[in-house]
Amino acid sequence: MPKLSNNAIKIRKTTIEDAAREHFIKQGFHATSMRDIAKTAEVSLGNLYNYYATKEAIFESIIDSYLTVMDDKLREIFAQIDEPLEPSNLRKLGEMLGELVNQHSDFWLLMYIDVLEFQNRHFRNMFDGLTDRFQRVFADKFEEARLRGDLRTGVEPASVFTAAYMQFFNYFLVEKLFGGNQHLNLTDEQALNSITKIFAYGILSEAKLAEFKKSAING
Amino acid sequence: MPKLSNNAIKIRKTTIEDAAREHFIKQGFHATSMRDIAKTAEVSLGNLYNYYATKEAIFESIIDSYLTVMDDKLREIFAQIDEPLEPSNLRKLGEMLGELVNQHSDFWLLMYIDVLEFQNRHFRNMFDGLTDRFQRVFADKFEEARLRGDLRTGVEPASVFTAAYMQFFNYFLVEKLFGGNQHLNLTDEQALNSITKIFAYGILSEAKLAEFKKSAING
DNA sequence: TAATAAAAAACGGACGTTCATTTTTATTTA
DNA sequence: TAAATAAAAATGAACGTCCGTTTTTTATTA
Repeated sequence: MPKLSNNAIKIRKTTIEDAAREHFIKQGFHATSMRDIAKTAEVSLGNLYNYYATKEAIFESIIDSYLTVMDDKLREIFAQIDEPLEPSNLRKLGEMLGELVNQHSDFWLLMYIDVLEFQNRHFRNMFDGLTDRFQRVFADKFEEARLRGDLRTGVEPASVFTAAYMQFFNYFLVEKLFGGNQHLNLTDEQALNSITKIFAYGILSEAKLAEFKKSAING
Repeated sequence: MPKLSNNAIKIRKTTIEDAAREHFIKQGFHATSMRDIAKTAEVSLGNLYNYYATKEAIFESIIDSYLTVMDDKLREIFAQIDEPLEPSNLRKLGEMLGELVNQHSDFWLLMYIDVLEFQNRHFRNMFDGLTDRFQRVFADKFEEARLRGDLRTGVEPASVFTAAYMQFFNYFLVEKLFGGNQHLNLTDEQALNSITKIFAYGILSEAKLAEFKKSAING
């Protein structure tokens, strides 16, 4: 048998990785056996080793390809945000992050596997420097907003954008993976609106706000 | 040898569970062997089965005792919050949640283990009905704040309190377990202040706010 | 001494990985 | 065009090790 074409190899690897991912996200890495993977992929046990040196290599390959997919997805999302700190855009961000979480919850489960079973070895840079990355993406927009006077004094655009990103993100993760079951007592639509409003103008009434501003916290 | 006293049994079980937890949070459940646990606890392999029927029983016992500890800790925290939606109290909430996360990060790792390796069997109710629980704890305070007119119209006290709780919580979890490394580009102190301010009065300037209020989102 | 705890040995099975063997198929040859 | 070839792919049994758990043996002490 002559050597398989690169494309044929890619197809076989995809089949194997799909099977492996299915088991990993259901049971974790160590509880998944090579026999499980072989059976689901409809491939012999030994043949797995023609494509991967070890079980961990399968895990790493899954993560590598997923990381580039997610990078593209995030880029797509940011491309649709033209005024990152405008309420309607913030809400749209939340909406798109919700779809991202729901459509690719596997990815985040893999991240938890990595934290638990590999001491976060493969996802180490997921959140490190997150604000810097947003700063790089939206530097111009943030500066324009500042010049226009859109923001209250003291507000760090990149930091609050990251905070909003994390809040949306975490909301959908809890709903999808941690049995949240509408943990804010709101529908997803209402939650998006509520979080957007919080970031836009907070929760205090005008009267209470005036009182608060006279008091302490100004770090 | 006569039967051990209940207290002696409790001490031995604690030793075993401490050893088991140490391994579980480092490698996950399935990657931890009974031999690992026995060695760390300085107990023979067979003797483990005089105290626990199975490996999973050790895991469950750890979770059970931790759940009551965390319940107490949270109760302590809420006892110190007399005006849940007041900025200074919100900040104090965040501060205390930060300590909770940092001092008991094991607990949250166990939760991730449960999500991954047990389909969230033991932590199922962690976030489900979270808002309802806060509503029950702070019902009177929320009503008083409403009567005083502290809050903007449309703000659901329990929902926004939960949102703040989740934001603080997630901030410290990312920092502690996911390599956040000051992911908001702020120190913990600054992050607490920033998040508190967002919840108090949002990020928009007065001018921008007026413009926004004329526009769409009012769900 | 009698009951209990602790330790040690043993069990069957499953693990990740290897490897000798068989099957497959694009290319070469007739 | 059809058969032969040869190299690669696929297979599944086998390897040594480790697994969770059970059983047996030994140590401890009221």
